[in-house]
Amino acid sequence: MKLEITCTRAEANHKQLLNCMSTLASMDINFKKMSKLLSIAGNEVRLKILYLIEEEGEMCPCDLADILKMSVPAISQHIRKIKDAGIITSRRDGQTLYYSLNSDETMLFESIFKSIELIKKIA
Amino acid sequence: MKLEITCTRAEANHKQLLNCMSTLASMDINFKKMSKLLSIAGNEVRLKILYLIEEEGEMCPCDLADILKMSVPAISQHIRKIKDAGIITSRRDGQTLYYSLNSDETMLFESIFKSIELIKKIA
DNA sequence: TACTTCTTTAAGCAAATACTTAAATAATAA
DNA sequence: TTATTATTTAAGTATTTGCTTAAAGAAGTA
Repeated sequence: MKLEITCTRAEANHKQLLNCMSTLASMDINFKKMSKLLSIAGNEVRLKILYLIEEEGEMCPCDLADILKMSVPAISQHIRKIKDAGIITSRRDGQTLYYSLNSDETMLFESIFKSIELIKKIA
Repeated sequence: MKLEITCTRAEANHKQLLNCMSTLASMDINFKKMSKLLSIAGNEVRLKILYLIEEEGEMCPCDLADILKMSVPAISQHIRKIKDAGIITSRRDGQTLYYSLNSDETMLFESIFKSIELIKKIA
């Protein structure tokens, strides 16, 4: 790993910078994975979809479209992104597909939803 | 609030749908605010910037550019987004601007970073 | 004053995003 | 089989994003 330190400030603690770099390097995959998850949740529609799925246990695209007053294809494409990120899985019952949270990812989203409801209480 | 329920499935519990809609409506501002926060953190570069600021207490654009091996303007523009979202504030020391987390927003990010480090441990 | 350093801002552009409409699957019912 | 319903996929498009380079502020130094 080649290092190019351009900052010439006297205060710049180069050891600290090198330390930060190696820490980040060792966690690079985690930052990739986490920023991907957060970018999925960082859309108002998708955050609501995730909240509804978490609250209700499972949800179908049709009901989500009704609740969020959006077109079914728009919902379906959001669901696809969430599913591709490995956050939800589907179960088929006849014509209907029910989506639910994967247990691996529930923890983070629960803490996010807790924050949302905290805002609600304070406001 | 006019409701248009297009789903004709026998299983569709309309009372449940109405309930979901009113819950979301009462929390609409929270979803806006939270999805905004998550979209800020949902970028690998910004997530690393936030992590570094949280770990080190404060950070200047110059050092962040060095650590992340990116141009200073690119970093500055990311910082602007984070600052505009009200997540960080700046303190000037001579020519250098030091950015630090606002205490209002630390809780959510701490839980996110805890999740990141958890991934680290498991992996 | 002029010069350097740290930082932000502006303009330009390629890529990604989030919708729309239309078409294609998949399962059920007549 | 045909028709209906739930869902996905594809193509098109306007907007947003994240960088680049160049220019402009802001503060310290000679």
